[in-house]
Amino acid sequence: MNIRSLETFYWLAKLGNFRATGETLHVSQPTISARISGLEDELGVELFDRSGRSAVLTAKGRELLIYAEKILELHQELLEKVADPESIHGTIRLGVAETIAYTWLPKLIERINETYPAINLELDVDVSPSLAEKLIKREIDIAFLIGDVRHEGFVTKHFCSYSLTWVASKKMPLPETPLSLSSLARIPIITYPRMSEPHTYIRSLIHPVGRSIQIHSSSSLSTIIRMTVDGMGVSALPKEIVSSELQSGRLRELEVEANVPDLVFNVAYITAPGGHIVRAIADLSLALVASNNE
Amino acid sequence: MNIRSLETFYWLAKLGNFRATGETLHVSQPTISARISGLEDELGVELFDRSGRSAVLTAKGRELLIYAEKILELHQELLEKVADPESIHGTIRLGVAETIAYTWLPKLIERINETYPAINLELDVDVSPSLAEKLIKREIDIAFLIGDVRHEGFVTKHFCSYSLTWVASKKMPLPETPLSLSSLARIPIITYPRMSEPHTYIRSLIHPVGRSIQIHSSSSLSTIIRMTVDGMGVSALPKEIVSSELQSGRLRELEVEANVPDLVFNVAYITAPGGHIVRAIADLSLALVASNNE
DNA sequence: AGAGGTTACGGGCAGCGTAAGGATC
DNA sequence: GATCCTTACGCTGCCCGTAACCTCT
Repeated sequence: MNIRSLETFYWLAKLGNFRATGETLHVSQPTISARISGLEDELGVELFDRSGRSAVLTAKGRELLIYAEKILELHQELLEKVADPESIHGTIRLGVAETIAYTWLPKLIERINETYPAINLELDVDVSPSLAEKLIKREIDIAFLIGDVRHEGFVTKHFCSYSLTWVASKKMPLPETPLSLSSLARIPIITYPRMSEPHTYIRSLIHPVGRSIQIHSSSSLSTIIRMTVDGMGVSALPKEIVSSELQSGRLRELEVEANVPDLVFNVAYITAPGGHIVRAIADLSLALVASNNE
Repeated sequence: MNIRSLETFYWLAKLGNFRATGETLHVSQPTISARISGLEDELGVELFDRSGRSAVLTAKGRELLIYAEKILELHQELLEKVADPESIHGTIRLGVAETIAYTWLPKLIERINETYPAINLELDVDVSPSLAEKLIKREIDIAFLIGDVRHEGFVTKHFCSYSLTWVASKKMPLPETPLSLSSLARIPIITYPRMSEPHTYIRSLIHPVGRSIQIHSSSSLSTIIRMTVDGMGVSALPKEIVSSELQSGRLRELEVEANVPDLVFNVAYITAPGGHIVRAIADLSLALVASNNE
């Protein structure tokens, strides 16, 4: 019997689904079948009832789960206590919203590689709602995204916030400064995708003033920047994202009567036995932003 | 990381000797080296200081030992609780004194095979002192022998007792009956080896009476029986051993003025994580004699 | 020289992924 | 038919034992 089998058993017990368990553990679904049936052979006992739609623990399986949880917890604690961080290996899949990819990500990766050189990182840059979905489906291990992941077994912690600044191309003609809300309504606005917080807020902001609002939205931050630089409209973005464009003069800050609320990013991850590396990396990332804010 | 590595680590921590650990776990010594260095590589930490005569735990090693013990205990409990006895497999080495081999052993083996059909039994019939040595050197797992095994980590429990009966060949001429001690002293006595309990007792019994005692000793029970049947002397043996010889008339019981104390057999085994099968088999054997005495 | 551990090497087996084959709704 | 799991199969890599090689007394 090995720890891996017990971990597989644990996840299958939690998820009730061989395929999902395989994805969680980065292995194929038949591998899960093999591991579980291997465990059942070894113990000479049926652990799951596979007759229904999802795999359900048998009585013996429930008994085993108690032990599996204890052993996995001890194993995790053991690794934290006695293992050298440099030798901890494995693959961690990071889900990152584009804004984070533009700002913290390089430093974060550098820091992770310093602390855990044997860890293999897989990146997945996507929009926040997709990241939340993927996290729940266990296709990624940690997500840096906007919004909470309210789901059993997941933890969400505040990561960082960005205040949004209105920016426009230098060549863009503007009626006055500071820009009034009604003037803003007559200019095309480029922003985050529909259903995102900034998009919704901006729409509600302008709605009372003008009827025909022109809002371009893109899920790609670089596209938003490019379109803004090209003078297709104005946009509200974190200053950190467009620092080089502001410095080179390709973009300029606008004063607008109304501010858009901050963009709040959280870090979300699974809490489960075997996930101690995940938690450690989440802690590392939180420590990174904390030290940078000093 | 697997349970096997932790078990290996545990035993090496206890024994401080790679070779002894290998014997305990039925594997070669280089295998122990490989397992331990594998564990050390995995954790990126030195677990043992090999500079001295025996391997000694490092600080990290001592930390690991705490976890290893807990995990192994849980693993053992897990197997007892959820595993089907029929599927428990492994190799158990039984050390058996000849008297037991003649009496309980067939029933015992039958019973073990019924209860744990997947268990592989290795037999070692030897004299009790050798069995005790082998047990301590972990060359066998359970011993059925005369005398205690007083050693840390071992348990000794009473197994069964035999009252010794004086027997002689039918054709053997005897002066009187019941036989007086002084008459007995003039007849050659065949018995257990020097330093064994019966031998010592018989010698002390006869010493005050006659000077030139003739005591033949053999560590082989069948040889003692054979010599007695051939009329080379009388012997004190458990009745159970010579029941067929008594029934066929090749031997007859003697009444002798002095009785020899009972031959007391114990079962001794290791108490350690991973040894739950050993304990279960010891319990099984005790239950067997208990049920037979009802 | 002898006891104790590591390294080297060849062989066997376990474990993996791909792909095909049931079973159940 | 779609979803989900098992079986079949070839492959890789790990783990074991034998044997030779260090190292320290």
